[in-house]
Amino acid sequence: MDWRGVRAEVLRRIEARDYPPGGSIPNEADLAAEFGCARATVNRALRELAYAGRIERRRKAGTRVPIAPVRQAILAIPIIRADIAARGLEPGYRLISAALERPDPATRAILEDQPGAEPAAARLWHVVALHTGDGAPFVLEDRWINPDAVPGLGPESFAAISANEWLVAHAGFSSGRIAFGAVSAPAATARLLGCAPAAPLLRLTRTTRSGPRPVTLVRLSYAPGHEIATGF
Amino acid sequence: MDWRGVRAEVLRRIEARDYPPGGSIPNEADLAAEFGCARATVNRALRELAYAGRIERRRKAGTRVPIAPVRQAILAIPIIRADIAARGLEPGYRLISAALERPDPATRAILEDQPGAEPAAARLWHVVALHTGDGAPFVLEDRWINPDAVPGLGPESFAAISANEWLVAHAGFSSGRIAFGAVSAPAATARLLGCAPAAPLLRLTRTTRSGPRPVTLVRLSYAPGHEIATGF
DNA sequence: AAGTGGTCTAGACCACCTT
DNA sequence: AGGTGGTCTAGACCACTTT
Repeated sequence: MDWRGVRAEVLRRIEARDYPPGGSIPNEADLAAEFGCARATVNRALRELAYAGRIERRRKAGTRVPIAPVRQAILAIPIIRADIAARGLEPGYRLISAALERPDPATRAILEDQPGAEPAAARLWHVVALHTGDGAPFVLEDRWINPDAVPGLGPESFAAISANEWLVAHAGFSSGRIAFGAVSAPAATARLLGCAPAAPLLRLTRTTRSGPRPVTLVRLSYAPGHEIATGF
Repeated sequence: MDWRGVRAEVLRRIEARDYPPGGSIPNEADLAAEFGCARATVNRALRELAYAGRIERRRKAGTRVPIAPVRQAILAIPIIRADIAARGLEPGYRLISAALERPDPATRAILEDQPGAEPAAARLWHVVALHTGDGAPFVLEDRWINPDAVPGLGPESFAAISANEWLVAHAGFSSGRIAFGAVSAPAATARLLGCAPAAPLLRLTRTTRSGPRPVTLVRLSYAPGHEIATGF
């Protein structure tokens, strides 16, 4: 049996309650013997299940079925134009504004909200752009970029292509944070998205850093009704 | 070098643009020789990077650094009471209503929106409950449950504990879908959450099925300002 | 102290895909 | 046709954690 087979069988037993919530699973050696495969194969299968949150593993203590599984939603966050294209729409991009500005304290706080973060520059690039699908507003991108992290960045960078694509192509990045929330559409946002003022919008906030250096903070306000989904 | 070391070094080279976007990475055998480890170790490291979306792997074509990486946000969706407790608040649960009802067509459509799905029962349990943290509204749970999938379910099941906990304890489940969106608080919801009517709320919709059988559809409306976040 | 998962190795075969 | 990643094996040693 290959590791997918082992995974499927163990998952079946979990769902059939042969391995009930709170209960233990046989150790790797026993399962390997039962399935007639190497322990490494069982290890691979159980590692995948643990990664998916279906089992919990601890050395010596063994492997258990969690009573209250922490579900994980793995959301794919594609490049916006690819996201639009994947829905069968023609992607469009319109730059609304791009300027060096002093960020408000809240923005700066979020951007530098990392252990051991370097301070960002005093003035940051503030880029606002609208992404459209077949001409209709899709998502409003409100982005702050730390010029210290991306030398060679200028207004011309945002004219034709998304700042995100420029950054991906020209800047290194490592890690950051993604958060989902809901906001009431401000008047200016509502105008650009073509929706009613105060309409509820799904907002995705993403920070990116390169080592200790803040690179960019982007807030995406999706047109009303938009959902971000995944299987699990 | 162990697999974490290989992963770290390859990631460093990607971020240092030694392996530029769109470029190729040496094959596993070469990397193994360079790092002085077994190919399986390199394979493990590269598999993890591929899982994180940082590289793309194809047989024969080799391994490449994607030009437009599809970021993955791995969101942990814990049991609500654990979520509340993790924030240092005292979890509370108040059942608002529980009854067998005919679902509206939209609800039924979402519940059965699976390839090869069985139809759900004509009447479904409709459970509305409010979760609180230190007495303050935290999230409103609006749930539909297919009685065919959960024999032995009754009003007493929801009195003291969350329907979600009951289901986890008594029903098998396999897979489903999670979606994030934003909604305007209906009057009844606003009253329960103690917010203004039409306030923007983050809403999480989750469907669960057991094989081809729809089990439950739950809509969580979070109190205003709530965010769901993750590192990546 | 002992059991369990975590990882590494060296080799092997295979499936897949590009050329 | 041939190169590349995907996987399996049998064995080994180690790290961690509970007893």
